[in-house]
Amino acid sequence: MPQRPLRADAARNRRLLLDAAAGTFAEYGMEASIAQVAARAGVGKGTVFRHFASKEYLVAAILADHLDELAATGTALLDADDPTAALLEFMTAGVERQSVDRSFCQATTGAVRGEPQVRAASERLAKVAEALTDRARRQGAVRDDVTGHDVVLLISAAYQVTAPLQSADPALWQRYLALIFDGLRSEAAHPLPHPAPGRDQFTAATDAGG
Amino acid sequence: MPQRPLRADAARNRRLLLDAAAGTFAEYGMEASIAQVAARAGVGKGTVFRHFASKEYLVAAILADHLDELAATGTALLDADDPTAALLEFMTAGVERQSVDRSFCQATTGAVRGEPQVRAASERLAKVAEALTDRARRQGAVRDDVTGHDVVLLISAAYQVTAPLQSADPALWQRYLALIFDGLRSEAAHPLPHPAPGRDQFTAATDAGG
DNA sequence: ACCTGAACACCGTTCAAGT
DNA sequence: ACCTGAACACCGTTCAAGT
Repeated sequence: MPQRPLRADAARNRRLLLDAAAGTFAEYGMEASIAQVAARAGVGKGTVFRHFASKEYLVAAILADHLDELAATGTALLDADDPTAALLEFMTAGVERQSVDRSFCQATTGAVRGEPQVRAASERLAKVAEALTDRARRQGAVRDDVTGHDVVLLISAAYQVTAPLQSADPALWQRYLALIFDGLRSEAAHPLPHPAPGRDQFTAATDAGG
Repeated sequence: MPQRPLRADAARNRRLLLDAAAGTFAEYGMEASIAQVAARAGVGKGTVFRHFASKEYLVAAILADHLDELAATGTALLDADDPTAALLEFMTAGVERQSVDRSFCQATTGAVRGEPQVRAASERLAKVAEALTDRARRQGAVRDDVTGHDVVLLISAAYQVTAPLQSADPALWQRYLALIFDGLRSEAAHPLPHPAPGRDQFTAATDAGG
């Protein structure tokens, strides 16, 4: 469903907008204005809304890109020597990515996550996370009841804890990622009171027709 | 520094505003308008800004109240029979509180947390958390290197992970709270790569003069 | 088919006029 | 000393006019 291909100038503007928006939002967070983004891209404000239904959708498109980049990082780690270290490294990359992007954190929280684009990217990311988790699990280091979706969600958690203290201590997230990671280890595993979210949770509330 | 006491009508309006705002923001989140809050309180829009420097400060005042309520809950748990269960119950109460208040989560993330009022309440809450943690630690269930501040921050984390999936599965936070709590147990404790935040982190960037 | 910027609606914040 | 609502500035979004 990639419609028909965009006209050359439209495709170019779309790319310019995505790049400008990613830079602007990373620096100023989601409270940066559309006018600011349009100016940085060198297009009129109206063009933003021709390409993206709303500011939220624009953020969603960028978030989806970021998630796919992280998925690529994860895929590369699939043939690392130490599976457990690889899983930790994957999560570290994810948290680090957020720590240099003010909008990443805001977007992960917001309603944006409900957009099909973002859900699809989340799904791809969760698959990679699942593969990484599986390898670490086979090594005996990671508990049985943890899924790829869990890992993806906990990556957000590790950063969001420290977001408000970020300016005071930019590396604080390392502490909480380590604490959370210890919760994934088999040594401390206590039964979980609630089932993991599944494909359905991420895909819910859409696709009425088949 | 509670200035001189407010005039009777002003004190009454302030209370009406806090109540109206807490209700409105809990239901609609921080994107509810000031006009909406003022109408619910039965005062003019201008009155809101006479009492609170900005919308953010209003949210901060409410957040501080919520934190103090949670601190009270924690204090009550200090003489529970099972210290470890008490710590978990404390954290559960905190996450549950957020899950029924749309603005709580947003406020915890935002710059609001930097306000002196909120920092002071956080500090009080961290002290209670520290006492609860200490009891559980003496029982041998909780690792040595975890502080009250850690516990407070992880309470936010546990909920924020699931905020975007809240509508799909409102009880999902229970899973992540359990996972995170397992990370606090002594069984899985691996050395943490970064020191805990201290009083200074929460109090930073203010009080130039004494 | 796409771009543009003027126009619109909405909202946080200010302030002159009231009590 | 405090309240009020009209006025202001800003911003997301729309759309008629252009190419």
